[in-house]
Amino acid sequence: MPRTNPQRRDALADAAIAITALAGVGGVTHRAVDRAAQVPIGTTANYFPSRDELLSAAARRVADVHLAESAAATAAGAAGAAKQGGDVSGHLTELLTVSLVEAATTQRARYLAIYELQLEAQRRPALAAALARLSEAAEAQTQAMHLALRDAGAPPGAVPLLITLYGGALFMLVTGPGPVDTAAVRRLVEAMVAGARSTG
Amino acid sequence: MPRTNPQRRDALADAAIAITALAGVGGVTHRAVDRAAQVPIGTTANYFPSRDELLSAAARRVADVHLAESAAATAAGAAGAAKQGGDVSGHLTELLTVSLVEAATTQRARYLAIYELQLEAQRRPALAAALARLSEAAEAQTQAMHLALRDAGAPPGAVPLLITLYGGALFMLVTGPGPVDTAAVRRLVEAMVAGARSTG
DNA sequence: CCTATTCCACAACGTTTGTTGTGGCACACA
DNA sequence: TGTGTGCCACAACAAACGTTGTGGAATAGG
Repeated sequence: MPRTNPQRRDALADAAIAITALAGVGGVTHRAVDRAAQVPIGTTANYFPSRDELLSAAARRVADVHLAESAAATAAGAAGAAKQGGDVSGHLTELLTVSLVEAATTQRARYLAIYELQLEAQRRPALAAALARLSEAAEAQTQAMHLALRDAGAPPGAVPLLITLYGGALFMLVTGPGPVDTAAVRRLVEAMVAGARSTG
Repeated sequence: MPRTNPQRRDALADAAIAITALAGVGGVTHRAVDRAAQVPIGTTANYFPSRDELLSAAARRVADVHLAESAAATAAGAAGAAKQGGDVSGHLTELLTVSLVEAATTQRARYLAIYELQLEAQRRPALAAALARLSEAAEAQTQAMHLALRDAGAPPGAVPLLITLYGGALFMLVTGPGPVDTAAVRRLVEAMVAGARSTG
């Protein structure tokens, strides 16, 4: 039976996420998590008896944290949009640009972990299920996108299209070489928004 | 000292690629490659004494194969464009659409392997160097893009931008859930091309 | 036919892995 | 104070890992 100290569970899952970003999914072992979390060897194995549960726990944890943070960011963005008034399309561009740059710099480690887990999920159904919650986060965050694009006269299919473009650009920026240039990202976002709006 | 039978080397590297796509980078071990290639245990360890060399060999091999195939595809595409005459932009859209659908269906396993290797390359410099040759392939294949976009009056920065969008969309299609819909991919490509052309 | 070099199959090493079992600590309840 | 009832630290196991070394087969040159 899995143990149920919630704080310990989260701390161990956080350590597993850090290892995933640093050493890849292959580096996530019970003992490695024990060492990273500075707990006695055997602790992680008690909380997550199998490796499948360990990786799924890391996925759930990363989804939880990401959901919480992105909800806060979306609220802040919505507040900024309401204060700014017009130019919804321009504001959307700025929102996506900031979001991409942040993801590729400040939160790069987290996204690397997510991509590692996503690839591993191709052959671990439990992991895939745990990781599916991240899609909900994306949909919640794109509520603002819906409104902005509709006000800008974009066709209804534009939002999922823009989400795909955004997700792809995110991967390229996070895994690509070299530093991230904000101006280049803005041009990229402008092209994405313009392309999504042009869809008929 | 590494052994030098070229055919054996390629066959072992091909087996390593297949394992990477099927079981992930973590599944690529000397013994696993031996089993997959149906050679006596120890053979792979003789050809690639360390794991770093084994993974790098897989990366070089996948780059070689991809380079050869994409060169052939580009030649065929260029021939089609010359025969078709006008409507370079429409032809570019069709070219990218076919390329994306093929990548996400027929060649899905290869791209999964490439993404696995790309993430592992974040912490293996030798792998990163071996994988860098894939960028050359991308540049060679986009020679047609340059011409088509220039003829369509796009700004000079449009090509790298389109490459980024294309690469990102590729990842989303390959790793995403569900089957690939050609019509949806075409809409995606149309948005990408339109967005790239709109850049100023 | 003899020799030397190249190539390969296999054994062996110490280490690390996933997983399970066991014993003891601490705290709640009577 | 006595007694359970979670919770956890640790030991132990077989299996698989990366890596290195060794002996033999095959082949080419003289």
